[in-house]
Amino acid sequence: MSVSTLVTAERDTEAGTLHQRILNDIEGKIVSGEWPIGHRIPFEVDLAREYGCSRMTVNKVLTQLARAGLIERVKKSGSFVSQPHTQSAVLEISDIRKEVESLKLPYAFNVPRVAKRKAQGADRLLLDVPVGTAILDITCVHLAGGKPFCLEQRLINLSSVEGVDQADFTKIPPGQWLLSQVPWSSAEHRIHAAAADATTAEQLGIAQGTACLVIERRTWSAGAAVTQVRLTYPGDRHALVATFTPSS
Amino acid sequence: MSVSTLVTAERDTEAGTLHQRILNDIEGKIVSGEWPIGHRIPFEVDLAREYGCSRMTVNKVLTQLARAGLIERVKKSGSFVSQPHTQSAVLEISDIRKEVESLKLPYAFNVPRVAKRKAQGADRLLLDVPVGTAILDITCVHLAGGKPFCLEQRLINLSSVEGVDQADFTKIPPGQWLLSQVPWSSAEHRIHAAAADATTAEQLGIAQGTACLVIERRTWSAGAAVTQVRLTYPGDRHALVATFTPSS
DNA sequence: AAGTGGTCTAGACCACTCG
DNA sequence: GAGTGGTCTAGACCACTTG
Repeated sequence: MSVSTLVTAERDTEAGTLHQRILNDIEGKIVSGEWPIGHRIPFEVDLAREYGCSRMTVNKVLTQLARAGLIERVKKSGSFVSQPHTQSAVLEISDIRKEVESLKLPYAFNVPRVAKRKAQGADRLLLDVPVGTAILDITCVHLAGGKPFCLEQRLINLSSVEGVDQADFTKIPPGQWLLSQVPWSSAEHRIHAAAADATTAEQLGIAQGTACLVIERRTWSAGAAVTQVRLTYPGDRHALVATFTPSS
Repeated sequence: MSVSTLVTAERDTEAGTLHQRILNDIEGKIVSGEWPIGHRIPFEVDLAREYGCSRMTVNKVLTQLARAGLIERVKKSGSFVSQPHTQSAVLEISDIRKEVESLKLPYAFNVPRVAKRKAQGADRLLLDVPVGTAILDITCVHLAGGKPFCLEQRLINLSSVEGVDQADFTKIPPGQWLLSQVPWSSAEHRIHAAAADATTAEQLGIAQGTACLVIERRTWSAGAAVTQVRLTYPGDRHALVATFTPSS
């Protein structure tokens, strides 16, 4: 009924959609501690009456809060403020070129090695393909302001990507090319610290043994292994930053 | 889908709710490349007719896909398969005790230092409080199987947390205590690699200069700085792992 | 057995943009 | 100006769980 628009207009004191206002309100009560951990949130029907909206709107809000982990929903019992179990942080791992350009530094790269070969036993641990599969083994050094910024060591499963033969990885970095070619993918990241070995140190222009941040990523698309990459950053020149807000 | 493939058809369509089935279907078309980057997705009304459901149900699905970043929605024009812009990885940064226990190792910790003092200039960079604020400065070494596992250096804003005086941080680790006391929070993470300095090396029982993974986290609650913590892991003994799937 | 959340519908109005 | 997505409603039925 159009009558309800009058009622909701009255509440229109704050910005955003009805969702947002209700969500902010409830989130505020949880974040501030007014509704402590374990507190039972009013039932959907009651909230709907309180906010003067339909139950679906409230449901949408509570569903979102549950997905964010602020509340837990139990059938028949109701919804409860949940205990913060794990701090989850969303890392945005972007294109290296963009990474460099966001630092206001000129970007460049060179490719010391491109080799096509058959997968060996050691590769299986990295790329998850049968021995004998044709793979591309690439080393790429990314430069920021003319200085080494990141060492990229990559394996590509040639049978899972079309048109790799046509790609010229001396003109476009392999990571960027793959991003534009492979439709969508799932990935697994592993982040750790390691001392630079002799080869790494030389290619990055740092002293052997320097602490480096290492990001290893394995990527699948449609169930097939696509690529494995190890990105090595000199530790003092790079940091991953992630922010986290409750309902995001 | 033909009637003869009853079994597979059943598996396809029996994957939970109507949302899920439609979402999986559309996600499949995007992930497989059947709908390439830039492809315009059918309008909501058409999808609703195709799937035999109401527009709201389709809207829910497309909204979810948009939130996951697989599609972009433009008013009047329609929805389009978007280019994978950044690889976003969700890190689950859990309680250190749980971390250790998940390794099937006995957990223990000791607290070499607990000091209450006024915030100095150097602290401002870390904790985001005015000079002179009462803070707690804690160092905590977490042990796994009797060996140092992680060094925790923490500052707590005493004016933002109630009951800190009653807490005995020799019995419960500060991180765990805070997690149970502070309602909810936003956080900022910074991850990098660093060589262990003399103090760190001694407390972790490793050689000076060893590559370490450093996680720094600043936490706010209700707009006020709560705590800042630096977790230092010996690089070869620890890794952060994150997985990523398109629509999660 | 009752009440909860989970889901879905068939409409509706709006703001915004593009053909 | 027409068509898109964005949002919201007032119902409805179901599955499940717990008092």
